Amino acid sequence: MARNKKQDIISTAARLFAQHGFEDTTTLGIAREAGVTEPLLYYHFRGKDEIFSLVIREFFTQYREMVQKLPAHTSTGFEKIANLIRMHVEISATHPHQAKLILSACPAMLIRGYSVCWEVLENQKNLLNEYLQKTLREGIESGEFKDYPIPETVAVLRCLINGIFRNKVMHNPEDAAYEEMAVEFCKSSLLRDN
Amino acid sequence: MARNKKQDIISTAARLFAQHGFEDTTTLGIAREAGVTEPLLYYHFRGKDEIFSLVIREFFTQYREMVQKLPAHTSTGFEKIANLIRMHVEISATHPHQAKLILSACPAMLIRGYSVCWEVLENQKNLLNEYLQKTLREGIESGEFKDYPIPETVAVLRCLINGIFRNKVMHNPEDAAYEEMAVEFCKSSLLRDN
Amino acid sequence: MARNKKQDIISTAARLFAQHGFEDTTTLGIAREAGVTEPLLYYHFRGKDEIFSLVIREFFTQYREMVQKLPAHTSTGFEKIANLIRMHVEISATHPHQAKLILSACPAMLIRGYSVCWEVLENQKNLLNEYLQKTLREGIESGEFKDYPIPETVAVLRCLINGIFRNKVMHNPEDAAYEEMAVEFCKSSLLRDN
Amino acid sequence: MARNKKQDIISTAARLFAQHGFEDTTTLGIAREAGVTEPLLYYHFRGKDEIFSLVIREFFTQYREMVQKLPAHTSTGFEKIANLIRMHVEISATHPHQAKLILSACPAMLIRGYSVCWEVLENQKNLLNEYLQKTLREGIESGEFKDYPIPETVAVLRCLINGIFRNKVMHNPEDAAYEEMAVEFCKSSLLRDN
DNA sequence: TATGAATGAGAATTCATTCAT
DNA sequence: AATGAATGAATTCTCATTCAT
Repeated sequence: MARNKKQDIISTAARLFAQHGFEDTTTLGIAREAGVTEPLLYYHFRGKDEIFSLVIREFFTQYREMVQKLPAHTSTGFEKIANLIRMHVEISATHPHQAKLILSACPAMLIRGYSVCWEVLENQKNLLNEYLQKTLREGIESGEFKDYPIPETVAVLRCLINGIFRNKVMHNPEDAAYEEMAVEFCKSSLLRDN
Repeated sequence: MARNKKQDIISTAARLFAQHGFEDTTTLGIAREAGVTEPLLYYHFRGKDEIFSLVIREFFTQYREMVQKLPAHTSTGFEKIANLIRMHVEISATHPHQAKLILSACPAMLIRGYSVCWEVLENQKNLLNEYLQKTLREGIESGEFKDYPIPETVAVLRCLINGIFRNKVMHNPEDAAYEEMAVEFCKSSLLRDN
Repeated sequence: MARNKKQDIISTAARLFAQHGFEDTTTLGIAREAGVTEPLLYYHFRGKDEIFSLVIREFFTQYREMVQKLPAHTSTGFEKIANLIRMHVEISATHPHQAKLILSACPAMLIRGYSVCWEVLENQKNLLNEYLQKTLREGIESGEFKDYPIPETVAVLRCLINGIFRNKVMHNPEDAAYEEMAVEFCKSSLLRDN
Repeated sequence: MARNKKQDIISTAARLFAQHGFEDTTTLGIAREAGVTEPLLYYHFRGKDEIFSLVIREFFTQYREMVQKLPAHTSTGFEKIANLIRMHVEISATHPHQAKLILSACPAMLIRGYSVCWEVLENQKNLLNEYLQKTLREGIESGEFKDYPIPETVAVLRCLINGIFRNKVMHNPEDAAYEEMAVEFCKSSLLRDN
């Protein structure tokens, strides 16, 4: 635990930012919970902002890896899209803090002109765009998907996925498993024959 | 301009909260921009929190009215859903501040246990749920829509609409009009014959 | 109740000052509880200070009347001193608020150089001095009391009475009726034969 | 002077609280007079309240020590009571500030439900009670004192002592040395043979 | 690498008091 | 006699950040 204090600080900050947001997480709070003193924060990092940036980037890195680890070869092209949807639902359950951080703290910082957040949001957009573009292109070429215009369809799918992600994370997940309905919904639209 | 100072305060606060978020909007800032002195805020309102609540609620009231003013009688049932989608895209263009406020400041406050925000988010959910439920039920009964399970379909549509709304508001609206694609997408899924 | 608003203000202020002290009683609080608006306070009085002065003086007037109404003719001279002691114990029970005001709020204001309080405390001192001086002088002349030096004895008796008064008012009156012991105590000291 | 800033703050606060009371002593005032900046108060203490508590408790500790240092062995039992009376007169001369603080600021805070003050007042009561109880019991057993009921006599003596203490502290000590009269007064009452 | 002490800059809030009517 | 609206002047407290060691 006391091995790497620098990492301790980041982990603690990550948790606190996720639990209380940026403003309500104080440098003193981070220091205390990490078992260090405040000046050490300033020895290791340039300031609160930098810590926040690092935390955000770390989370995004994990997120990107999850997306990139999705199976590249599936029985059908549509399965890839279904996987993407299911993955987001899963993250909302397994990484609620991180998800909340990106979905709540990030937009709040965006409004204040925080470049890291803008950057992360942009990256997430691009990441999904690439994944979806490739999948759609291949599916259309193979005749599996209808011949929808790709950029627009990608945008729609992205909105849907992000919408589901946010809904799962922010709302108490009372409204039961509608994710398979989402999968079905996309299938109806995308597949040529159904 | 100096007619009703109370309203001036609310309007100014609304703008500032939307532009800079809750934390970065100071009571002094609101007062200055509204052309009044700080203590007047405390004469008219209980504090910063109350002002924020009022602003949020006011915006939500406008939003609800817009949804409720959507035409109740349309040529097809699906048209109602298309209208709902288009309405959100429109709001993102005509009321960017308000939209940003609800989409950014609200989630940020949620994380801090702010009941107004929770309340508004819940209300928005219920508002859309009602609208969509009714539309779907009628469409299914009339045979226009496929016989999807209503609660799940409602949830999916809500996520899609919110996703589009957020995407339009938060991202620079570079990626052109994909909203008609979204309409098309829903049509493909929902309509029995297409 | 709404007959004489000016008097309502004083009564309300009296109660609030006694309950919460000078600082924690706000002009708005007085106005609200008296069922009037703040500016009316300033129409009738010069300010919070004046109200406080009036209240204090009113209470002291009542107090003086009580002292002056003590029976002038008693079987023995000592009885007058016993009466004075008992009267203070009685006030502490019948007028706890007023007593608290004079014993708590007044000293607190004294420290801040408040002339009314100084005045009232001085007056109370003189009032008791006169009463005791006269009683002692007569008792000594008649041979009932020992030939103690009057000013010093007066001072001691005054301290004792005020001490009892304060103790009764401020402490929860758990420690039972020691007042008759006080009477006995004085009797032992003062009376020539016992 | 600038050696131990924490102690400087307490000393300064003590003086200011005694001179101007709780409300009229501001944190900024304390800081300025102590030659430090305001936030330092909040680094060392939790807030104004805590500083006040510490000051009050520190004074009471001194007071208790003085009482406890009174000679345990005296030629007569009554001498102990005389010592207690004289000690209070002495304190009023040597520690006017501290005495004023406990006699003025404390009651004022009591009315506002300040537990420290209640605690200190209660402790002072118990301290005197113990001292007086022991002295009286021994004196009665040895036949030096009359066989008065102890609790009541203790209460009376306590009231007298506190009354003298307060009178000495609050009033300009014009009325000369009546303390020996008080001693005499008690002696007359308490001693079996005089 | 680490810290105890310290601070500049502000933030929200309160309150006695006044002005215009 | 009465008030709704308004304010000047404080006041307590917080926080990111730095300095000396």
